[in-house]
Amino acid sequence: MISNKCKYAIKALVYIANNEQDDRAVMTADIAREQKIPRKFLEIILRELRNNRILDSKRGKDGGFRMLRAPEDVSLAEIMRIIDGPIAMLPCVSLNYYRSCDECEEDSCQIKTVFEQVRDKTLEVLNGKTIKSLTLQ
Amino acid sequence: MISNKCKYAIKALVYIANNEQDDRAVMTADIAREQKIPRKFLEIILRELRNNRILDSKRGKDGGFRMLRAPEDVSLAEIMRIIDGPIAMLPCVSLNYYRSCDECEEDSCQIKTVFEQVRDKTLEVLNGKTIKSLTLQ
DNA sequence: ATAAATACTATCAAATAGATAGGATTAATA
DNA sequence: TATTAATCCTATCTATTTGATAGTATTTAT
Repeated sequence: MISNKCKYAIKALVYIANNEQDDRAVMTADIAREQKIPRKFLEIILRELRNNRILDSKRGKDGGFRMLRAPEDVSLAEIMRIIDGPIAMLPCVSLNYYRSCDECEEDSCQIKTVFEQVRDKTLEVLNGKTIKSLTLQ
Repeated sequence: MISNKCKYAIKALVYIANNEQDDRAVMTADIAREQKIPRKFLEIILRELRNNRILDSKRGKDGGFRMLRAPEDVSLAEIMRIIDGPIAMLPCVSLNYYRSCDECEEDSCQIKTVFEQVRDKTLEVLNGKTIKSLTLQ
């Protein structure tokens, strides 16, 4: 399961990609209202995406958020890693958040291979899907 | 991520399938020692697998656990659902633990389709892998 | 100056993860 | 029938994560 936070992040990014214009950033309050995301929680999420250089922000009146990187270059896998961490089902098969298992020797681990397969199939989908591919056009 | 509990469950089942014999059930203490699983925690797991009719248990001296169903008929997907619940990444695309999203209309949800694809690819692997396929022969 | 936006810090409640402890019950066998 | 050795059951505990909320500080357009 991905967290609500991660689901909100994806929806917010798609909303921003759909609604940003050259002269206007997209405001937290609009995203929160339209996507039914708790506003203060959304603030935290958007700031986190900003800190990870997915979004750009502008403070003050007429402020808001816009995509820093092109929507077609931002994959779901990347967003999920920022918000939720590892995508793999076991730490010992994670590409970006690898941690060894305490209790098993990895060379002889029976279950590692299965979860490597799951990881690869999952990433085939999540690397291939971008924010752009989820927008209206 | 799957829980430690779930990883322990899979390892315990593979160990039981590898070590059970007609005249001998496999004891919790042996599994715990060989697979480095906390013993009291393992007890809870094995009882849960027994209550879900994956394992059979025998109490008292010379007691222990053995497979109730054939190892080749028990998929990883099934074990993971028993121990951790849903396999899908979103409640609204779960086959066995469906829950609707509060905040979005599903017909027009942009992200549902992606996570249906992830679910299907994941289940291709996890339905296909059985306890038997993880044993020594 | 004012209004309106994000940024930041602190805090909180509920659920989940990951166990541990201790006693009750069952069954083989000497 | 007493002993031993196993599972069964109930209760409890701690730490972490999840999912937020509140309040204030800072920035910026007008």
